[in-house]
Amino acid sequence: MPGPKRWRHRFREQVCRWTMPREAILDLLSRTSKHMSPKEIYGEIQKSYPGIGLTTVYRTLDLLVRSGVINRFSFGDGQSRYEFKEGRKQSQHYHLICTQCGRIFDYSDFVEEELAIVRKTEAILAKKYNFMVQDHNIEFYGLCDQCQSQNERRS
Amino acid sequence: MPGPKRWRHRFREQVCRWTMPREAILDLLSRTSKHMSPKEIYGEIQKSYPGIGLTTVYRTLDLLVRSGVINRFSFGDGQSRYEFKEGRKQSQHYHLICTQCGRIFDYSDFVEEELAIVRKTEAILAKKYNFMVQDHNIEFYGLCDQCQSQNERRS
DNA sequence: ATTGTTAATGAAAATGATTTTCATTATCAT
DNA sequence: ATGATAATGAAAATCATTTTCATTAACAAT
Repeated sequence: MPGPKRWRHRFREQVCRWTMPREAILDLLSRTSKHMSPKEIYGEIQKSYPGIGLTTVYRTLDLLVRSGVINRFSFGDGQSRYEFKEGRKQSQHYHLICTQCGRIFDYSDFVEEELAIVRKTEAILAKKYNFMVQDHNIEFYGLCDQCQSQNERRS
Repeated sequence: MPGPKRWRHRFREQVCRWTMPREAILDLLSRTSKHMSPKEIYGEIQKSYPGIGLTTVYRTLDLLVRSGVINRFSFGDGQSRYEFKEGRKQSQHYHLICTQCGRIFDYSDFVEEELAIVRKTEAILAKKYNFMVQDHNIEFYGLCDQCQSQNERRS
């Protein structure tokens, strides 16, 4: 379903109007594989919706997170980053964060095995601590390929 | 080794002087099991070192992170949080974050099994993506015991 | 298609965490 | 005890995010 109201149906339940900025931001996030910050999203959206306010970007991102359509992450670089949440199981993935250049990579190897352990842990946490798990996150910090070779050249 | 220079020896290698604020901050972090923010640390340190500046707290925390003595975390509440890094293997743990009250809990159940999977994943990541893992992080988001019962009472 | 209600927007100001600047102070090698 | 200079603290600057409020636009009712 292409066109300006592509995502509208997802929000029937919500008490809200479906507007151009919302369509534009969700559309952008659904296309990119990057983990964009509000400012990056703002810059990109200018092209399809000039005159949009940064405030609206923030508000829309909040709405989309609350609606469960996107995920918010804090990778420790001082700004939040957002990711479209696919419904498909195969889209399960975790993140590699380069501590030098800040780039973020997705990986989905071993996710099945990791999920098995995670489920097991969740059950224990629920029983032992009475903690109701809603979501989980696994991330690796280190040096990406490029930064490693860059460092070699330098030394 | 108690006393005002308790931690000094850890920094022989670093090109730096060992000062009262540094001692006080590291001492505090080594004692607490909380995951404190700069402002919380600042408030607490006032008691043992009145007149300390918030700036110095920030600078010292940076130093300690760079020195590998403490860990920095972003749990998504808009401020960074710090944790003393124990050397012992048994101190390996991950975090439960309550999405309602923001409290953070440590857990160390299943850590052995999780570490096994993590090691396996690290090996693949190194080979397939040439990503050099330095550190990793696992966290669960959800509702803590207290917030769950609070919600029940309300509804 | 037009209209009225009001949710959503955008600009500017406010907030809050963190960083920078710079004159002063205190550590520690000598 | 002393001097070089690393570390400090106060204030200002920066940067992400939130709030305020007057204006605009979505859409239900006509």
